[in-house]
Amino acid sequence: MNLEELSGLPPGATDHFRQEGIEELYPPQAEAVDAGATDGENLVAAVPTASGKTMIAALAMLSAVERGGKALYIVPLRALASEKRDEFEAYEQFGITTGVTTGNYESTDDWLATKDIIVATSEKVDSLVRNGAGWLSELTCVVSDEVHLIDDRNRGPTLEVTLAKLQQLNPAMQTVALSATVGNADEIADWLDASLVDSDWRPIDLEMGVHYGNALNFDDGSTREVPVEGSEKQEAALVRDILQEGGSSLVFVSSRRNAEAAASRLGGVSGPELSGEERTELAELAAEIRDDSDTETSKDLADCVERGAAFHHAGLSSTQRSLVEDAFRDRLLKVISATPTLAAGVNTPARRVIVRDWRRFDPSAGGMAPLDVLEVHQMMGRAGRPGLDPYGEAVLLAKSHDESQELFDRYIWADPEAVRSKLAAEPALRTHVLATIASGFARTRGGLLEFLEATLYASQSSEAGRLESVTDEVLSYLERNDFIERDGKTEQTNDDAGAFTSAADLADQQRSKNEQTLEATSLGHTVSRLYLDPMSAAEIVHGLEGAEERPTALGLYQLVSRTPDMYELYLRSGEDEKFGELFYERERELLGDAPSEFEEGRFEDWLAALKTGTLLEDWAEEADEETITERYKIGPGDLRGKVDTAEWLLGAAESLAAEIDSEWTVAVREARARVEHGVGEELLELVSVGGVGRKRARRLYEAGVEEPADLRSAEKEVILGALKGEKTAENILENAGRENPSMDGVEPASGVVSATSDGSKAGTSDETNEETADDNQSSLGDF
DNA sequence: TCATGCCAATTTTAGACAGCATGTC
DNA sequence: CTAAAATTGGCATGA
Repeated sequence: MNLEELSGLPPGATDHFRQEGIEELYPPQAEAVDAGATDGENLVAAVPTASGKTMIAALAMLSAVERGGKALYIVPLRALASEKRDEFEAYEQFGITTGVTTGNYESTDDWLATKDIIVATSEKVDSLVRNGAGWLSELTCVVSDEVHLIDDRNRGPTLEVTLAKLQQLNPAMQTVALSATVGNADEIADWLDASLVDSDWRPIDLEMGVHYGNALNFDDGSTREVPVEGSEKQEAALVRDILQEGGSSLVFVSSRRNAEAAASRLGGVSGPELSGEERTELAELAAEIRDDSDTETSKDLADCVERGAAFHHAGLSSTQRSLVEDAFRDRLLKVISATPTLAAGVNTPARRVIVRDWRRFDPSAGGMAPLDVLEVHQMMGRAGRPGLDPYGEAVLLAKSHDESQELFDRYIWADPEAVRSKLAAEPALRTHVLATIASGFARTRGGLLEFLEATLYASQSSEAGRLESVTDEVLSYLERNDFIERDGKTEQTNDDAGAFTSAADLADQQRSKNEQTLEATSLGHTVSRLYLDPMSAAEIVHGLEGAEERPTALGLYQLVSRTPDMYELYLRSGEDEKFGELFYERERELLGDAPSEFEEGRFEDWLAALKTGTLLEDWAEEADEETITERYKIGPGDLRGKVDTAEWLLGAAESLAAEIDSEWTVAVREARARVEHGVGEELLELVSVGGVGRKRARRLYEAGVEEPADLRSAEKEVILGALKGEKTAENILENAGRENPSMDGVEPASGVVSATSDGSKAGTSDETNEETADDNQSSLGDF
């Protein structure tokens, strides 16, 4: 199908696509148009990665906007949201505006209301529904990217429920779901009342094969010699082989440590092949990486990067991740070894994809579990860059002939698994049942069940009554914790009498049970709006209610760390003892009742939360990044993630404290502010001044400048002595509201000098300094 | 007595969304 | 039910 044949697009859109080098639609895209993509018809497109899924979405959204509507594009990751934003922003040429909204992106309701296309994460959309964003009812087109993630145990139910709610909100709305090729795309299409485009067509060929011994055997029967020399690893031989043809490679491994070790070895392969110019550019990139964070992980990464290789996993900071991804896309980096993060993330195609480890540690399986076919296919789908590579190659590694055969059977010739809804899992229902009640989607038990009937789970469920029984369990949990109220007919039907009840009576009971009204309490509304798991909220509320004296920062940090919304830090061997001791030392500070030591699992969780809590405490006591990452054996990305989550949870805890009229609201606020800025209590005022962070605040404080007012009155020499650079100092003074911030001709004072004329403050600050130093040492000694 | 080298036993193990209101070194 | 690499610990050896 030719671009000219398309109708209903905004004027200028066709020209834009032509400029992008698009003349003709790919077959699956043409199929989608035939199925009514540009006419507002519902559509499920199950096609491989990089075969033009976004174009299908774009055609649907642009035609919807041209008809006077508004479109929403739902993505699973923040990083993908900005990737799509960049892509859609080009439509501004012909007057179509795009806005993004995610947890960490600026966005007000009115601002979004003016945009034609809005990009958001599924959780953000869920949150918008809960908070009743007005523009949601104006949507005429919703695109859900990577819709197969409905299968994900943690985040799948959110997407599923959100799609169901959007459809209920706007019955006339067009739904376009984009999926990887999965086993049951037809089922998803049925659920969404959509037509299906199911295709494995790709714009460039993908050859799949297994490497064993010295040979690479492809699925079409062809073979390529790739000898493994000396003691080198298979992946090294494969990377070298394709590098000699000028192709880059992506190696998927099972753990972070494996990724780092492999990258370091592969640097030995790519390093010698680099041109002088590349070396210079890579050295600059390495400097940027070291600059971003001063940790062991960063140094290791920078060392690899200098030799044209890199590792990629969630321990990297987001800046480092994008630096690596961008450099790989620009072909500056020749090889990346990555954990499965990269397979689901932003677009990073390579000529050759090597899936080295096809088993991964999975605690729920009690050991190593094979990767899903879908997951491996997603990894392999990264092979081949349209327009740049003649073809893509995906290679699995086998160590024996038997394994080689197994890999062909298990992954290359196998169909991907079916997508199964995970909605009936209790944690998921807890959140979504409360949200559904709080936002008024359901006012009775019957109404709630009716809504749940519209989910994929209900359409797949084979076990009749399961959803209903879990829902009832969840409802009583929510009622027990004062999140909802059930009215009338609450009395449980007498189970013992069941045997004697007639069928008519049962039906009658059922009916009255369904008429039972459900209403969120004020607390319930708050929890739903804050986007908390009700169980997290309950934990926090109980913790705050039980506190008899002002909670310490550690107490609050441990409290939020033991909620299900905080991702757990894992206790390493020997640490159970270490944190057990710390627990007895600081037991009095912790909020709520500790589980008994004999409750193996729960006690361990409690200690793991204590570990996370001390990490946050260290951060709030101004330990630097390097100290913390080393002490807890984590990467910079993990630290920032933890701090981020804690900030969010403590913010929510503050709202909850206000809601239940807790007397500790201020303590919570202070603990949150300390985590946010990573500073001790005494610096909180200083960091509120623009341009002052944890490091500068500490230096100013040591020089005797203790609060914003001191910035206005202290001698300039002292301030300049504490801060390096005139420009910085001037900027800070201006932010502090000083009359004449100019630093012209001011000489920095060295050493600790009294900042104020009376000199008394210098004395106090010295004392505090000693205390802080002591504190740091004692906590260092603990580890 | 202490450093060194080797082998066996032990340890470790992926990921990242969300409120609200604005800006680090 | 399943793996693999790195680290640690124990022991023998040699100076």
